Amino acid sequence: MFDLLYKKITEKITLTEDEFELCKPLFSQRKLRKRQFILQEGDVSRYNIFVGKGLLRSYTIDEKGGEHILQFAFEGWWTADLYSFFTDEPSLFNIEALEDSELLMITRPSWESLLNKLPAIERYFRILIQNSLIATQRRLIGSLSETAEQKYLKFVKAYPESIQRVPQHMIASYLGITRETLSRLRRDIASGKSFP
Amino acid sequence: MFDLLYKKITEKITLTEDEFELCKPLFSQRKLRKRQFILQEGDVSRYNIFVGKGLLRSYTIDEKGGEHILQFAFEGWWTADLYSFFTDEPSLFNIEALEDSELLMITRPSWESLLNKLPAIERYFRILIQNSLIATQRRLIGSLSETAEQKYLKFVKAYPESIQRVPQHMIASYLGITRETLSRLRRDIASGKSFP
DNA sequence: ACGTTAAATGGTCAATTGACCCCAGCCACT
DNA sequence: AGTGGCTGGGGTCAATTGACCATTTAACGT
Repeated sequence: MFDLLYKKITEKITLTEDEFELCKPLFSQRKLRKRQFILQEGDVSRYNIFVGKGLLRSYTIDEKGGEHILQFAFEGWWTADLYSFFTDEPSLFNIEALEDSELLMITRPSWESLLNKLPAIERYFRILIQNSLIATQRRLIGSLSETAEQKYLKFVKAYPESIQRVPQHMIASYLGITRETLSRLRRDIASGKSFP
Repeated sequence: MFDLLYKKITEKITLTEDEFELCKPLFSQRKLRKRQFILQEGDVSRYNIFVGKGLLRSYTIDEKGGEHILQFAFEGWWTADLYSFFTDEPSLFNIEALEDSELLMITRPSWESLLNKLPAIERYFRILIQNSLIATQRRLIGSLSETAEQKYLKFVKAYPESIQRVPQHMIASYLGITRETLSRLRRDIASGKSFP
């Protein structure tokens, strides 16, 4: 699992293996069973979480009980309720395993000590967050301007493995449509009646 | 204008006035008339832009000619097409002045040299981008889960001055609804027929 | 002051989508 | 093997909203 983390970090910054060895003791490891929660709404998000194996989703529940998915975190991805992680305010999000998963987790004090020890890591997280901001902005502007079908096709193209690994009704709630609407638009696509 | 920039930076990090003096020569200044563009879709976003005075909007145009606003940048705010700024790829966004505006602008090479000269600035931008990511995530999950009315009331509460400074039809396109729908829901709110 | 443009309001109509519901197949657990 | 839960598909119906349109009001430029 640390191999994947090292690989992901060195895709973006220069970090020696010796420097990386300094990082390792700051992480705890955790295994999650499918459907197990690592964070629940109302609790504080005490960890920044790296997915070594498996798949997590981060979602809110609205006043009518509907679920709205902010993120699927595949292998190599980070996830947390960032606001809660940095402010110790109660989390808005639940984070749940969609598959048996293995995680690396770092608390905020450890994370800050890491940034002090290795300033290059500050740069790594800035790049990470920056890329996440760009992607989130793109998704937001897409949700304002695209048809549900365009959104679905884009999602499937960006994350082809999600078709096998993520239930359709969760894809629907990531896209902001009901599962019935997604079923209908998949039928239209399959029958050639689509106009994307 | 540099006073406002210094104030904004020192809200987040420690920076001496001597250190700030090192920053100033890296910025160019620009005045914009109302309706003037500082970036057009298809061009490269060569500057990261700080709004000293005035108001900008960042928006895309969809295939039917509809406008979708990603951001209003009030005084003290930064704006750019971040993806384009960092990759030199053509911008997806237009950035236009809603009022006569005064801007501080920094190119990417200057910005990188600034980060090398003053590593604390890397931290400032990470915090800035992090807060922007948190806000964008909140807005995205809101656009999936909230009624248009909830979105409008939240917007007005967060940015009360926008009522005087931003046309209603632009607020509509920031919220992802038509100007007709916004007009109707404002009527319902004013007449007490609303159910937020 | 006047003419033009921009902005806001609001009516009508149709289409899309959510909500509700049912069914069939698959999977996990006992 | 049996049962319950999960997942996906799809029908029906009603409501919300977009699109189109017209009118009024406000702002801007000469």
